Amino acid sequence: MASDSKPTINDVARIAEVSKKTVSRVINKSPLLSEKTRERVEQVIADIGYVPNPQARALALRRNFVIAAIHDNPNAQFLVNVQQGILEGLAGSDFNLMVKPVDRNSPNITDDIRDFLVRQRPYGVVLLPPVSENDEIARLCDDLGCRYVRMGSVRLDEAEHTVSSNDREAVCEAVSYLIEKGHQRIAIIEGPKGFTSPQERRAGFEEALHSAGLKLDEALVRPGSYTFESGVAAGQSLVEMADRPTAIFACNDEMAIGAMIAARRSGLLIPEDLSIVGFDDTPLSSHVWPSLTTVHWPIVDMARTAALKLIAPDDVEANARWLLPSVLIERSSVVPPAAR
Amino acid sequence: MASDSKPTINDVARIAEVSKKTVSRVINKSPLLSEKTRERVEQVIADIGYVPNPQARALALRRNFVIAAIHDNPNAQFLVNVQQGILEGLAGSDFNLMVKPVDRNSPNITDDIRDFLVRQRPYGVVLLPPVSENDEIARLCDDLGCRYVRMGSVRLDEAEHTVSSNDREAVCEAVSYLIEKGHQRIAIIEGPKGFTSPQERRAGFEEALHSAGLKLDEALVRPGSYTFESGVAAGQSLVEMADRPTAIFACNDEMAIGAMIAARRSGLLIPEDLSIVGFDDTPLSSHVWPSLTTVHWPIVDMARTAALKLIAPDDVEANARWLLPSVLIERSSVVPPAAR
DNA sequence: TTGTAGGCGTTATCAC
DNA sequence: GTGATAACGCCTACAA
Repeated sequence: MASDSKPTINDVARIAEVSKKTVSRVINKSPLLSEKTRERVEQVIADIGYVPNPQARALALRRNFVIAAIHDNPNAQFLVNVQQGILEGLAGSDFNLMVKPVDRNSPNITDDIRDFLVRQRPYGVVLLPPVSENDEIARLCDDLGCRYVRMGSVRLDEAEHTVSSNDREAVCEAVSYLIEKGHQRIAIIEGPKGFTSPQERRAGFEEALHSAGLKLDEALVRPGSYTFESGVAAGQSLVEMADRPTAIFACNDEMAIGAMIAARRSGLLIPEDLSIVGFDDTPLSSHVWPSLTTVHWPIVDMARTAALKLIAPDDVEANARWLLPSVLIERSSVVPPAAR
Repeated sequence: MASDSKPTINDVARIAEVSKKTVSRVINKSPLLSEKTRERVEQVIADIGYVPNPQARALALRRNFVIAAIHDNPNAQFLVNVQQGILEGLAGSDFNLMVKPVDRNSPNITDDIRDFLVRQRPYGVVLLPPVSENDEIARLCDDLGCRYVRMGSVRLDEAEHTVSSNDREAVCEAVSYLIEKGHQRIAIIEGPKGFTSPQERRAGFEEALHSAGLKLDEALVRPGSYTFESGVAAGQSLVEMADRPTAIFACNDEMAIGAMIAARRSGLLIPEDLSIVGFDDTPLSSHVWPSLTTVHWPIVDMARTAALKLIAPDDVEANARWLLPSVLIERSSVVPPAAR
């Protein structure tokens, strides 16, 4: 059963009575080959079950048939979604996915990544946020001749090196939706400082207010750290206000659900007493009750696109496409504000 | 900055005025080497920043310095925990982690995995549940000369090929804990049919009842599918019973939290009116209110151990250790039943 | 259109 | 202990 000694290119060449190089040409679909020879070689390949050895190719080509996901992200769902997307993009190809976690806070992060790239020589890397925002690392990839694509909430690089959502616009749309429903006192639970995505989401929030002629009430801004607990804390402090908001936009679903639970614990009805909108569209958002109106963040699509950019670098059209819009998903956590 | 043309073993040999093979011996820590030669070579290696090329080694050794996680598991948190554990085990080594998802329901799953193993030639693979329960796949690894470790809730193979928790015992302990608190009417929300872990957990549940002299009330058994929603449904149907249980054991945390929410929606207080115990100890379990008493499933440790078994096959002690016990984590979702 | 020679960077064999 | 020499399996350059 087990192909103990696997056939090599030499076996194919010998049996098909051609040279190694001819077999190599067949494998690599070289155009300069007689149809007859190609057919004969392909027949032999099928007969003896020859499979090219990726290690040998990697050595000769000085490049591994591997795409690496470099990340420093604590969120399990995000990470798995990205992996799924990359794997979808890689499906049917000879490429495999390698996972390389790094420590954002380590001073050696650049050396660590350099070492990884030099040793493993991946064909390309997908940089996930927030590490994707580090220009030095992108430059490092470039210097080492490693293809890269950066994922983010804004365009971080040239189109061929970028896959991005439009968080700002999407949040603006979501908050405008709240305003259309009649909400005026809208709170925001922010994400962690120092990262781009929360900044963009906050910016979109303000944009929506401004274009509706509302002004930002700093009393309705709460810090958050993308965790459930921070959502609970922020939500609690908001609902305890004398003049509490009628709606909350949370910069991610986990915090939105935290806020939802805090509000309910304080005896409020969701959405009657308080409307809530999240961001991400995690599985949880459709599982909670009431189901959460949220912005769908197309992570899987983004990751798939990133993978395709890496392995099909000549696909001009794919390389030009860098924006995958986030869209609002209406569920049941938003209604017009109750008259009070 | 970039080491454009990396130094090779030849460069080291030339500068150190030894043969390639001697350098190779230094790299591989061969014992038959004069101390003097070793030092000189190591000095040169450090001086010119030589890094062995993994692709060339892979070709010569016919084996890649890669550990693959083969999985068919929908649960993001589980998957990420396993990856984290494997990466911890691999830290400091030259190994990297590759992710290989497979489709449990595909008839080609064996061929798919065989193809992957033959092409990629990973040094070893970690088989995650439920695919780890497939004996045919384990045999396949063996046939192809690929080291493997199977993760599971029971011992699935010889010690060196197994890393397992003891779900049955752990659940028995957890349910006994409920009984000690005074609970007699204890419900169970089961996991999906056809998998080992839910079976084991159910068995542990029954064991606890029997050893306390209680008998299983089939009316208190609810099916579940490890999803939040199934927990909500099961929880709701349980709390609506005329003679409802005073405690629920759910086969995983997601369902436990679902049941918790269903109960609260029906106006019950947790834990005063209903105690709940889960299984897994996911991050969420300490985030909810009240925090969930649950069984800690040591996935990260299991995965780390699996990785170590693969890359240090001569470590007899490590290879003998295959059981990593699950332990009960007492939080605040369990109190004695209220008198009624 | 096809073949030959040589290289990719490492390890294994077997002398010395 | 150490070193030529030959694998490992594929690819590129150049020749035919």
